[in-house]
Amino acid sequence: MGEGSDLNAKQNNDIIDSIFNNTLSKSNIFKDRNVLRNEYIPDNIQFRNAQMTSIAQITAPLLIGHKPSNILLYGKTGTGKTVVTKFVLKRLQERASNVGNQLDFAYVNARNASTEYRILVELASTLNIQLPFTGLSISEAFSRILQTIKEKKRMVVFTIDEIDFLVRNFEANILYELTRANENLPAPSFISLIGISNDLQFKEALDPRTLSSLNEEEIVFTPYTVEELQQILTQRAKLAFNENAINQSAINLCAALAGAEHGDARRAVDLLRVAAELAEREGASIIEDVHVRSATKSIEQDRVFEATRSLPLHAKIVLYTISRANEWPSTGSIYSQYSQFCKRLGIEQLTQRRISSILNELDTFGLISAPVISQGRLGRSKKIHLIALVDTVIAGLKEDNVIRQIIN
DNA sequence: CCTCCACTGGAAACCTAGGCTC
DNA sequence: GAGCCTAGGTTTCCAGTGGAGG
Repeated sequence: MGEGSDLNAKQNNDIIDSIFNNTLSKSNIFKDRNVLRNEYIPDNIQFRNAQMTSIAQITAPLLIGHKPSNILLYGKTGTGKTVVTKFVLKRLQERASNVGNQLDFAYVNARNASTEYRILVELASTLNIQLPFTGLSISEAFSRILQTIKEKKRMVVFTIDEIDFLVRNFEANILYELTRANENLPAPSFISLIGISNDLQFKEALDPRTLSSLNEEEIVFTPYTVEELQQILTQRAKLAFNENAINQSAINLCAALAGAEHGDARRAVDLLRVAAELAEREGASIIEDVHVRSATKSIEQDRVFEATRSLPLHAKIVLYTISRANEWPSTGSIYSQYSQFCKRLGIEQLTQRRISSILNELDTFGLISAPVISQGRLGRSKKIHLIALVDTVIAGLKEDNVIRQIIN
């Protein structure tokens, strides 16, 4: 280590210190960041009184230890389903413990949990049951849970968010089991279900018996209008930012951009948060339209980067192959180039059938577009191209040590 | 109207990691 | 520790298909 690097070290420290100092010194913009987090539940939820009233009415019997009807909540993403549910259940929980009524509230997001088994593990953990990560059959896991509920006379309210995901992927066996569970549970214990669905058509895919049980009550969440989004954001901004740290036009822009996508309040709030962070980072004292516009880009890039980075190895190789290809390659040509890369890496290649499925997966992630096109005599195949920004995808791929070997 | 390409995508078999029982 | 079981990923097999060119 020479004197030069000492100097460098000193400079680095200065930079880091100044970043920390900036954060520690009172922010120009933020008063309370938490208000803009996804998990934040406002004290005052706007434009959802009807839905709140319904859920409260339906779940009220819990207070006197009766099983309420199962509820199904519908509405697109960011229409307040999750927030409203959590809000009402939180209040319910407080009241229940006031009157000395022991209720268990389990919440699971089916998309995050991703398999039936993991959903049961989530449910089990709120009941303080330890289930191993693997090795148990679903029915075994399920009967252990039921056993505990029975023995300890528990009253369980089980909220399954993004329940449509469950139905699409697993034909909803455990949903069926869950809806029937009460037949085998002696009073006073029961499982009451609250399903939350983003997909309005998912009922059609559901087994009619399960549906009729799950759907005892149905509550619909309509998208927010742009004006409603504006008011929601204005309210949040008041709590989150210092006075005059944002101008109305930036708020309106967030509302308009999110409104263009079916009135998604979550997206609107995300935009607001990221715009504020960008403004803060560049030392601005007011959040303006420019920051909102950069926020849309930044959010999309983060999404692509994260999605790419967390892909399994072979999906990454396929994605890299696509990013290198010009024109609109077909499954066959992608497969042969993919095989080349596998050979270079000394990895066993997967079959074309599997690659075809991986292409579909990448398509649903929104990283590529791969519609099936028929070209007459030239056969029928996918026409593939990258939709995500190449640079962002490559940056995500470079995080992987194996893939880095083929990115020169 | 028929053919025939280059696949698609369903179904079932197979493989592997890991837990369970005895 | 052997032998069994399951979930989840993959392979194997194959009938099915939209449409340009005949």
